[in-house]
Amino acid sequence: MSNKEKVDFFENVYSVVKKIPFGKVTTYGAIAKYLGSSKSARVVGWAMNASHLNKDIPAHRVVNRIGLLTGKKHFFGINLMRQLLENEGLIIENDQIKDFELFFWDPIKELE
DNA sequence: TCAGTGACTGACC
DNA sequence: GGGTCAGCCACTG
Repeated sequence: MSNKEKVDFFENVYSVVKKIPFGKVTTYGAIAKYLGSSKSARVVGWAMNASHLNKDIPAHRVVNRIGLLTGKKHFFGINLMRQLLENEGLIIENDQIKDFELFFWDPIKELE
């Protein structure tokens, strides 16, 4: 079977996430769409889950489509994800990024 | 092999 | 305008 392709998908996710510039964020759906299947947003989330072991992945810069920090509970500290984002100049209000669109970084447009 | 689950999303009511 | 539902794909038991 072709495990390689699956791994490849994960690697693609990682490489995109790594390219998210400081102070910017993106969504699972945007990454999934950039990789060819916008339906695979959940798989992107799974990739983030697997990225736990990979500290080079700024998983805190990936949120759902409304800027909600749904993945914060997967961080060691509940406030860690928020703290990291605030450290990059973002404003977190009620576990949600304030003015999310202003900080939204679209790999489809930016990487094209 | 089958069924359940999830860091999602879009559509529908 | 918010709550719910159903697809979506990969992983696990």
